[in-house]
Amino acid sequence: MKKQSAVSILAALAQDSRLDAFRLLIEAGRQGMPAGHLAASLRLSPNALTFHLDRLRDAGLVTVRREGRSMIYAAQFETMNNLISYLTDQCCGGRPELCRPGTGKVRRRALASS
Amino acid sequence: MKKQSAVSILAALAQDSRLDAFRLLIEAGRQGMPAGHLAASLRLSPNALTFHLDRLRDAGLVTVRREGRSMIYAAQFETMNNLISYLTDQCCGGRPELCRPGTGKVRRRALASS
DNA sequence: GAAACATTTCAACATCATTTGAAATGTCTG
DNA sequence: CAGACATTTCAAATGATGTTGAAATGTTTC
Repeated sequence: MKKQSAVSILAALAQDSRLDAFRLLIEAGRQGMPAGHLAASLRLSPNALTFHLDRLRDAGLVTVRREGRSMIYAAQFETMNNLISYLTDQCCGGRPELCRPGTGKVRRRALASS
Repeated sequence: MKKQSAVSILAALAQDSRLDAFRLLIEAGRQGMPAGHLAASLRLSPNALTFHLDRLRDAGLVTVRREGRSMIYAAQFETMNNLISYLTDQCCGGRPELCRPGTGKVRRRALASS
């Protein structure tokens, strides 16, 4: 992954509504969910939602397809995974020991909540 | 990790100069490097650099200490690792299979969580 | 203490991101 | 085709971010 691409993805995720939207789409799985459902869950006006979904889409984090009158958005899991790989390489590449603070006290919470 | 915290870290990394600066600090390891050296490598004016380092610091991604007349910045590896864990949980939590596209192509994962 | 050095603070400006409301597009139903 | 529905597009207003240059702060050396 190119640096610029990583920056775009990071920027796309670096916003409340968008991170929420993306998380909902993760939950929805591959089948995705209609924009209207997202707008309702996030309490966003439809145009505001479109704005944010466009950013996610530009970053390659979601895809859209039309289904009847609804637009169905779905998370692009691979993009997220590529980002994680990139960050892992940037952070720990060649120096895994640096990512573990020396105390031995490994504090890592699974499944943080909002 | 709280969502707001993740958003701040993502925002801090979602910028060219800052991602570059952070990567240099990763390379520098725990001992860190002086602001002046960073400014030279990144071709940033000292005040511009301070601006960006402040943001990285606010996000908890770097620490500073004074050493003589230099300010030594160092990456905070744990913060980065926490972010990666957060993203991994958000992306794959409970559904690891979703992060593997069906092609069978082997894809690298972030450091094991849990 | 004065001069040089390393960095930060401040203020002004340009640019980009976000929110809002109104209008437009495309799709389904009868 | 008209009317309702789902979503997008457009434009204006507002706020956040990034860049620049000048001045200020703290530190070392003499």
